[in-house]
Amino acid sequence: MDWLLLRELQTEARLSFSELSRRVHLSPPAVAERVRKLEESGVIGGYRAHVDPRLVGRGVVALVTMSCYGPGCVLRNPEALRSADVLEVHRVTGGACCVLRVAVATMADFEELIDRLSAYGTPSSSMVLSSPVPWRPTLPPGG
Amino acid sequence: MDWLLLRELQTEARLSFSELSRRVHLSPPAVAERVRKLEESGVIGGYRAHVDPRLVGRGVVALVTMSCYGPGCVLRNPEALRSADVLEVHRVTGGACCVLRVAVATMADFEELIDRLSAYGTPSSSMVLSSPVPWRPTLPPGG
DNA sequence: GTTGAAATCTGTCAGCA
DNA sequence: TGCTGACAGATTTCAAC
Repeated sequence: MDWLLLRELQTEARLSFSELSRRVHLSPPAVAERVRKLEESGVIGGYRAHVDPRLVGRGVVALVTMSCYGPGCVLRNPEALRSADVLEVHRVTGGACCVLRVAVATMADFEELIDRLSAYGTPSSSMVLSSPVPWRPTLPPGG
Repeated sequence: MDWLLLRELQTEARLSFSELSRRVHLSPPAVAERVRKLEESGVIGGYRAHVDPRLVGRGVVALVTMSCYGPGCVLRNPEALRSADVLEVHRVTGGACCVLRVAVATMADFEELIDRLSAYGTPSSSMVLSSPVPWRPTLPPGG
């Protein structure tokens, strides 16, 4: 049942409890209670409007893989990642330290960003051409 | 002014127009009109509850880089990416064809997924250990 | 963009199955 | 846990400026 709510909220986060209750065939108080618990437990980490970077002047999107270990690592220097150009940072296994998703306005901006990151390690960039699946809801495992 | 709205909605997508109008010091109808246009133009691509995969039985998160070109490419075979385990697909430049963000329950599931993907190309996987910056709002460029 | 008012809808509480 | 019924309050939306 929680999965029904999660599916709806992942797709349409602005739905009211009343509308939700209609869709999952539960009463509004029951929905409110379940959603409250999902938020409290951290299962629901927040509600966000998704903004397309390319339509707001950030037409250059890239995945930047950082190779940097030791004290100079980008992950140990928070100021390195404070830029609004850096949208996500994931620490990963393998030859690299972490992967950054970045979005900037121009290639010149991108060059600058790379220069800044180079102070902490070796960046390796892949430009994002398009996102055939920009996002998909998290469904129950094995379902 | 639209940026003020976008910043609020990216952080708290469930805010009502009234609450938004208070925060940005605009009247509710003006807010409703602006948000409607932002949605219509595609700047706002949707509103989503963010679900933590690790708290819902998908504790294995990874970035999978696919090397596959030609007719067998994963991007030309939609059934390859239809799985609920695949949360994102980004086509990229460089030695690889695309990068997938995936989340599964167990390593055994991950092994299966890799096997399936291998039919279309050569996958190279990095496990996501943690996400120091899981997400950040898109702000105006050069701001 | 703003105001003001009307109609609707929403969230929440208490009581009960 | 979940449902019902009712109430108080907030929200959306429309008109006119």
